[in-house]
Amino acid sequence: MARTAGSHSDITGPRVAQAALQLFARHGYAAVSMRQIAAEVGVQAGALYNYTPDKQSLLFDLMRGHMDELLAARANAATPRDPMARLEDFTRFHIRFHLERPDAVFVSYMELRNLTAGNFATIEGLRRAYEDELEGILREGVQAGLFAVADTKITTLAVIAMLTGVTTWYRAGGRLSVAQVETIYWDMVRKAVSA
Amino acid sequence: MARTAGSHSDITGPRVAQAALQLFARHGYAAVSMRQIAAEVGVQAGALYNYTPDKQSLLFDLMRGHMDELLAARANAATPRDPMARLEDFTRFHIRFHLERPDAVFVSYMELRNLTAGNFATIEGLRRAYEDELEGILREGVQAGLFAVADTKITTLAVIAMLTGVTTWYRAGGRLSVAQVETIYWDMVRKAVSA
DNA sequence: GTCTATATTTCGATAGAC
DNA sequence: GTCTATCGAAATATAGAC
Repeated sequence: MARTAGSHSDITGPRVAQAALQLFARHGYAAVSMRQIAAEVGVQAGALYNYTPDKQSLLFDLMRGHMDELLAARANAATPRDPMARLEDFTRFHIRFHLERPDAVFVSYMELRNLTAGNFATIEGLRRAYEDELEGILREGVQAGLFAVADTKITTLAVIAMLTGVTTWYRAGGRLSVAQVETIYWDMVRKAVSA
Repeated sequence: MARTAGSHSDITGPRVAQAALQLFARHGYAAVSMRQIAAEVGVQAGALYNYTPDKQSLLFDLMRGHMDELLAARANAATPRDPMARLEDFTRFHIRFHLERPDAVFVSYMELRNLTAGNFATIEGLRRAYEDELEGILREGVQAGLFAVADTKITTLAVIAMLTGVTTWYRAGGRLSVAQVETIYWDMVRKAVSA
């Protein structure tokens, strides 16, 4: 079948998502108009509605896609038995994964309050599932006498906050490689939780 | 002099700022309309312009006020000689100050990209000045052989990210007092940077 | 699938009466 | 100082031609 002139559904769709992600990260969801997204893609505003029912779905699909990717990547990662080795693996994974997609990380963190109630609950559930692995590692390490933390839940949130903070200053091509950054943060995490 | 009926400039002004802070924190600057702010205060939209030239100034004044308050409070704090004692003081101060004004903290962190270029530069300068004290403490501690950190700048940002993260989960009236939270975080900071 | 055109709403900000 | 009324611009989303 010959293609209708101007038909690009299979490539325009991803381009819409990509443009939305970039603009949401830069200016914020509420500050970005559908017309801006359309202009970035190179179509008129009306054409966007072939790819998303509305602006809210555009945001939600980006965030759910990011969280799904995070959990899938983590599920495929190596899981050493030793809590110390598992914690190092988690730490390095978290930094690497987040530095590889700064826009998605930024949007997923900053735009939570622009989700509808139902969409928010879904994203929160996925985030909780991710955090639960880290808390499990900490609990095992405490039980094994390797770690000394006052409260595994608080420590989980503190470690994730510290690690995710790397996205606020790291820029590719700077003086440190990702591997070097991983090592610096792993050093801090290891010392902070060790017995 | 008798007051003109409906004249409340001395109390309405702060109420406008308060309402804007609350709404910006909850929904985001771009998502909040001047009419919403006016409704929260109990006046019509036009009356807001007796207290601010425009919406941008409303945001900027809130953020500059918060940063000024932060730096002023820190300038009045005790500054022990010993780097370890200074670091503990800084840590406890940071947590206490931030937990006491969650809305201002949230807005000052999340709405940076909604500032005009000039306003952004001003706020960034104030934030940098605050971070510089922590980096100075770390440098002194390293020189004294008390601390072992790979990079004082990165450690500064990592520690602040971890500490500020407390605002994402702490709620007044929970199972932990602020003092207990301070102690838990100080334990992690101390271990993370110690030699 | 994309376009033009538009319905409908809402926005920031201002003018002028009181 | 606050109100009502409104201007001009921009927003989301839809309808229908091609």
